[in-house]
Amino acid sequence: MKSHLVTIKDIAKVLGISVSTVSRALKNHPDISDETKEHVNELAQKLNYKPNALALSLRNNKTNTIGVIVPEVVHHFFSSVISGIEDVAYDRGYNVLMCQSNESYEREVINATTLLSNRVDGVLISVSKSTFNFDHLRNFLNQNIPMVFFDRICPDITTDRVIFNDEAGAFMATEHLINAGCKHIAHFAAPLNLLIGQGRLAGYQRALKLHSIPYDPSLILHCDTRDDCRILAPDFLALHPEIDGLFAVNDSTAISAMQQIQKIGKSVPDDIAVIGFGDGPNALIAYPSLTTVEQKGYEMGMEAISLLLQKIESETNLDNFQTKMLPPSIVIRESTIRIIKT
Amino acid sequence: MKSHLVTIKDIAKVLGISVSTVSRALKNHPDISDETKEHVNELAQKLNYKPNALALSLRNNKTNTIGVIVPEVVHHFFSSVISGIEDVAYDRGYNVLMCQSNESYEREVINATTLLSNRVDGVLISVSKSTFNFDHLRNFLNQNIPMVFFDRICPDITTDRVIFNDEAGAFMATEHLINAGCKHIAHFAAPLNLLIGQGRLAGYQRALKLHSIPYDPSLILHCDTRDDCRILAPDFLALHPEIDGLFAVNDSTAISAMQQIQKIGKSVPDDIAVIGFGDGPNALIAYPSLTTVEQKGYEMGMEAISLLLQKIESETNLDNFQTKMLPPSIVIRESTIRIIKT
DNA sequence: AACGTGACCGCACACGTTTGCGGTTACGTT
DNA sequence: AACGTAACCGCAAACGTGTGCGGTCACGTT
Repeated sequence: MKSHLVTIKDIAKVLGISVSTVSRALKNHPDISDETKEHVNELAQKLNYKPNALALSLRNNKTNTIGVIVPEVVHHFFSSVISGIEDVAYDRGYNVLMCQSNESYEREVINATTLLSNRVDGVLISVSKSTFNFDHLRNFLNQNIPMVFFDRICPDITTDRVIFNDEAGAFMATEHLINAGCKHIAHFAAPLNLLIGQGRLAGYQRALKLHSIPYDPSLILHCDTRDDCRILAPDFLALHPEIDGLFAVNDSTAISAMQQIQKIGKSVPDDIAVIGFGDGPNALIAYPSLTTVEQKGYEMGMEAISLLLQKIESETNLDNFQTKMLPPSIVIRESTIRIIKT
Repeated sequence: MKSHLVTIKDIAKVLGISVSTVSRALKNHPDISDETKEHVNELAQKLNYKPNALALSLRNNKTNTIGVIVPEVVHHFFSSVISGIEDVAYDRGYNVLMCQSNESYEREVINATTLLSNRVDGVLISVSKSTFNFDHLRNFLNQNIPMVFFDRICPDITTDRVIFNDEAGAFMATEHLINAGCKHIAHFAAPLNLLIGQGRLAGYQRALKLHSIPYDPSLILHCDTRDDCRILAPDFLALHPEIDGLFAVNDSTAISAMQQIQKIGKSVPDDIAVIGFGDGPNALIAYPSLTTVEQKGYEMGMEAISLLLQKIESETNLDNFQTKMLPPSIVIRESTIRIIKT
């Protein structure tokens, strides 16, 4: 039951002139007399005329809309990325068509079709966990629609990417613990089939090696959720009373670990210093507040859309794809500030 | 540099038939022979034809897109709402054009123009804090574009709304503390020029009255952020040692208050039981875990878009606007579970 | 032979906008 | 009177799609 929104045609009819004159008048074309322009602009204002973006897109073969596919919106990291994307899009005159895959491959495929149908000028995507076939994404590139991966990339598809340098972040985290005087540093790790699991373990190992601390595989616990930690940590801590530092693969695991440590009567950071990964708002709420490796989602979003717009707005369709690695940095809080025991 | 995406025309040219035949074949129209249909479908599949949503929207005067304006995306509550919106939109075949106002009036106005230009079928909005002129929103209704407010409504505009029942939530929270044996319940309140400030204080007062507990204005502290709490709470607690219960206007204030309580050597919940408002993920991270009044953002999003789609898809443009009040409920956690002192 | 009847398909228009090109004035110059 | 020249404006096509209407066959019936 939507009413007819006012068009250039309506203005023309009322004023008794042609649509092309109205169009030119609105664009301040020199061919049109000042008087006519005045009439047109006045009426356009009065009728609250807004150019029909659909007609423009159809004509110009450009929608000024970019599609975003994200595994889930309710997640501090992803919502930060979206925010960065939206802010840059707004500044540069683009709109954001937002889809969430809910970690479902089927839904991601349908999302991709939606974006194609809507003729988006470009696509930003972080792939779903259950996506192993990437044909629906290759489609975009086949149709010459630029696409940029962020965070969860697909290594098989050559295009622009923005990712975190997990290895470097883990290295810095581990080194930070070493500098805080820790000699026996445990690592609560993610599954090693995930890239982040591999990268963060590698960084941990490199830091140990550099500081001549022997790598002890028994100090690695596969534990990357709050619930896992609640179950596994007590036994692990009891088995390794020598532990004086802990690098957890993410913040919620780190926070859960701190609670378990405190439950057995030890102190954070004095007995065991703890560092997390991926600075969410939780790290500030925890007690003690958690030192963590920053995951700057907002910046990642900005980088991703900048790369995308660069491709969209370049006339020559350059194939110089780049992978942007965001440098890590550490936010130091209470959980690692301690007097070094000599 | 986007290449020409394949259209119905391309298919027609290759097959040597007219576009209308192709169109009908794709729609399985009875006028078209099975053989032609087969050819068309085959080629469409092969060329990866996707109907141009712009052309369809232009022709049908319907975009199947709804606009969402939100103060900020990086916020657990708002991202939950967006998620609810997106999930329902996906199910019902709609797309989501997302804008964030960043709490800026000017940006909200431009967002509104964008949505008008893009001819969205409807609008969902939670207004910015700095918006006091609502003409840009009235525009939508003037142009017969349905609009639904959620959470941050504009009382002056008559349209559908979805809000939380703050008064009832505060009442339940306070009563919960009373039932837990608290006799001297403080309230950390929001500014009273905000609707939520008023509603939550009113609920607090009603619960006290019902249970014949005198209302003591000196137990009200205007304090609704973490930082405020850090500054104001210590003196306040020292001044009122009798306090055995605290109802905070939001979770971050409640969590900060718990930390201050613990800092002066008191225990939560045994000395002072604490309840928050607006169940974010923080409540689970806090120590002790925080009892709180649920703010079901996801449900709010679903309700809002349901109301909107109802209006969009109804032929008769009904003016029976409704205000949907979401019922509160309490999530009981450690911060209020205690032995009642008799 | 003339006509009716399906089966199948194309023409043309509409949606809103832009723009190259051509057209129509009015006015001034020879 | 004939022409040139601005100044101003409209026609028509194009973007991709759907659909009412009309058209063209082949085939069968009288």
